Amino acid sequence: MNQLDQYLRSKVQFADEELLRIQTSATPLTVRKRQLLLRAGDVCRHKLFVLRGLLRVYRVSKDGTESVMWFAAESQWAIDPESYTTETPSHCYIEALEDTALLLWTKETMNELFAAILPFRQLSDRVREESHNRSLQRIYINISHTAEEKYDAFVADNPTVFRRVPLHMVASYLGVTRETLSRIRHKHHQLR
Amino acid sequence: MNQLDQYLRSKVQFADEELLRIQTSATPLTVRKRQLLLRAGDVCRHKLFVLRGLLRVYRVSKDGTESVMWFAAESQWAIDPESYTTETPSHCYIEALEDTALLLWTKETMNELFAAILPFRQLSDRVREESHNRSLQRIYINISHTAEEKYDAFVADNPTVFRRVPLHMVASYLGVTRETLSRIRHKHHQLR
DNA sequence: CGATTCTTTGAAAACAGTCAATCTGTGTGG
DNA sequence: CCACACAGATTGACTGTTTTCAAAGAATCG
Repeated sequence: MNQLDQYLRSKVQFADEELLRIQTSATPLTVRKRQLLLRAGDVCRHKLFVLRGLLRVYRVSKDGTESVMWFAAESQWAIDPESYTTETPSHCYIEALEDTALLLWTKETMNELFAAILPFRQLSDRVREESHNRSLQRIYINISHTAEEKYDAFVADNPTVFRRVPLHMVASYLGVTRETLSRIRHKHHQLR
Repeated sequence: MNQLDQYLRSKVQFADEELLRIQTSATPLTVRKRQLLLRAGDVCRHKLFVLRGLLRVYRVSKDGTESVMWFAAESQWAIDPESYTTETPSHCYIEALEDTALLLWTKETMNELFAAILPFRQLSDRVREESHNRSLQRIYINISHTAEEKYDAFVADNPTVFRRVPLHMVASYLGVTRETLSRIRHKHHQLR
């Protein structure tokens, strides 16, 4: 039983042949650290599933500042939902932060799978829903919590990821400068 | 042709009898300004559609600070998606900011309608999708823009709503104090 | 009109950003 | 293996922004 099957089964019940079909419809891909999987301006034509490694989805403002929208580690999806559904140029970049193994499906393939395998559509709906809920929670934290609390919440929600990404990317996820985050962290270590 | 029909038709194609069924399945309700439609701790059991008036969805932190998640004006939906789908106690309050006329459907009714009227499910999916995209956009703005730019973006995105809500609620939507927003606005008026 | 809600303003303190310098660890090529 | 470059993290001094607290000024509603 492989990683994808395990993930799929953890969410919804599948028949063996359904898992097989989902698996064989995917294109496997491995990329090196720093490699881009999506560039702003391009249409996001695939859903990516991370088997091993780590991705970041980020945007770049006019002044060149990068803002991390989220990270995708093992058994997580990476996609720009807006570009994917509307088939318009994306505002996002997707970059590998480690050497990464992933599976990808085009939208056409996905839609075929959804039509053929109802549980897979249910899973997709559930993933979207969870993603939406996380977004709302993040908005709430952003508008109501201090930078320190935001950092704590990020660490609590991403216990593995936060050890694997450079601090300045966590800062850019939280919306503070790397210097500020460095100082927040310093205070934390003092308190122990 | 009424407000709901007009809204539904603007999103997806419907047959007349489908519109009728959706309409007659709804419970109409009018509430006075300040009345609560959902309280934190209660499960959000309905989807609300605003015909006339204005609602706010907000959360309250332990220290009593209110944070506005969003506003729902005419032809918009109000719901706590997390509580609604998982049927767990909500973290949100929903309050009428004006005397408000709305329609409401229970989850059971909604699911019956989705099963019977495919276009209605498509519409619901699209609404969720748009809501998710707005959330992601808001996160991006929150982590990458200054308070001033956030205010501009809010005004641009909510040209009608921002004139109808007290300034301190806009502040709580943006995650700044009312004093700060008052000063930002002061600067703006000076520049004209 | 009086009560309530909302907004503005001022001054001080807390906080976060900027800029520049330094320090650390990693990895690459000679 | 070392030297060097590079990416990342930290620190200090300074600046700018936001919050806090307190008070007063509008606007709204019964």
